[in-house]
Amino acid sequence: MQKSRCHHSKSHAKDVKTHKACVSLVPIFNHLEADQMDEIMKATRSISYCRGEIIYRAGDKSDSLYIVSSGRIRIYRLSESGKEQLVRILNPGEFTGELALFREGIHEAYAEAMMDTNVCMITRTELQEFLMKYPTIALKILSEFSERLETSEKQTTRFATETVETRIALFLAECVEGENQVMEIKLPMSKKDLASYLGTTPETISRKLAEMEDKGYIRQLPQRKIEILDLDGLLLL
Amino acid sequence: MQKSRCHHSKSHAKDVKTHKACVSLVPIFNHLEADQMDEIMKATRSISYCRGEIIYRAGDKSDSLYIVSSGRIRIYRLSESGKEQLVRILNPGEFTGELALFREGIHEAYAEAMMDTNVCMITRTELQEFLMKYPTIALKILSEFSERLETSEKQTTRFATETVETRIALFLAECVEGENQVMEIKLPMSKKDLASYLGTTPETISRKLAEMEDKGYIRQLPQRKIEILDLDGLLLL
DNA sequence: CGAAATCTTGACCGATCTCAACTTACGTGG
DNA sequence: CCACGTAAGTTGAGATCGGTCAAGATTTCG
Repeated sequence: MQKSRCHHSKSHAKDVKTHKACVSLVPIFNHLEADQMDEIMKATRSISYCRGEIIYRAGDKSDSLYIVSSGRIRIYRLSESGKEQLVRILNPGEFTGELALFREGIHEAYAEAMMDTNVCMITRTELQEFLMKYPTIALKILSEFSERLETSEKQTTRFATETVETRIALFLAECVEGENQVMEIKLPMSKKDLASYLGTTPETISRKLAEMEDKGYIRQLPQRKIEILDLDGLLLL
Repeated sequence: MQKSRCHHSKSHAKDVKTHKACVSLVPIFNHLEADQMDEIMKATRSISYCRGEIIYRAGDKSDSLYIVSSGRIRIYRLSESGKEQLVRILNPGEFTGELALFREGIHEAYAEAMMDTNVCMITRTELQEFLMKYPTIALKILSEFSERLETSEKQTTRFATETVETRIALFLAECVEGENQVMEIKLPMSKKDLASYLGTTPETISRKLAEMEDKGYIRQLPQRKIEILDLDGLLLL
């Protein structure tokens, strides 16, 4: 799967600006005082991965939190019978590795750089020290976890109860929401990945989107862009 | 849905023994010193619900953690299109309400007493005070959340990639695991609920179990008991 | 610019849902 | 503690959603 061996730059104090930019992006840290932030940044080291490289795989021991400072990371799982499902895509400022920080210390998922990517890492031990020292960070992480748990359970319920068509419609709806009045969205991933994310196949995605277009609910534009013409229509499919 | 109005016993210091038994059952608290435990119990109050009663519903404001001291609670969600999915069943010592404690403060799920049930409650404010005071509790909760998130994401992946048959087999496998050598399990819920939990219908559950029995993988006994005859056979269905 | 990956469309098939009728189990109240 | 009524479970027949395989068109990236 992974394409080329590429040299990691394991720099410890190489580019402090990058670390700062990165760490301060992260919601769980951005409420801290400047000096606390500095303290955290010192505990951080950065690593680069190139497109296609695996950052960790299921079964790997885990002892660090990874924060994306640039690039994108695909998080996916393999089911018991070996099929792949895309769990989420991490953009700069988002983090992963958190699950293993408080549990077994073993990853259950795979993380793969979708393009050349730089991450900041904090080890479990260091992070837990910060948590004990600044309990508000723990509250932030709890809040972040709740959010993610909520999302995950909602997703589970959708898989359990909704048709593929509805799942696609709900996905599109979530893409537009936030974008005020803008009824044009850019799919954040390939249709292949979208299929994996939504628990279906690329063929079905193609067909359903074509169907939605026929019915006049959406219009597909070049470059993964989609114009939503009738959101309500979509949602009561 | 709910059957009979029944009086809640909102006792504040009524039955301290019950509270203690209940609170000390909970993994997130059971590492505490006796005096800290007392402190928490004082912040607790207990409420009784009778069979079928709704404890909270989606949209309700939430400001408490509920710990089951006796009875059972069904947690379920309604999808966007109104279909119900069983998320989990809480037994004594387990808790719910945690999601809303660190987020919006609005429940996204429904909680219903499956039988006469008694819960201990702690308000958000009180809990957060304990968290700031005893950061190890936060670590415990983080650990619990990680666990649940892991479970939820695994579940999502199964829905996304496995057939109903495999999902049932995996469910049975998880029921036996832990039970050393004992190849007989008792389904923890009705087949109707199991269907809802696994994202299928009671009819399909019936048929698949019958099929597994035909093939000699399991044997269905009275009272929701199932004997697993060939676990490996089941799992490579 | 060209190879490789993604995407599209068609034909076909199978897993699972729906609806319906019937049987069984269980909680409630007398 | 038993009987009754309601809820749960079973089984069949039919319909359908969505997956698979295959071939071809299009895009992407080195």
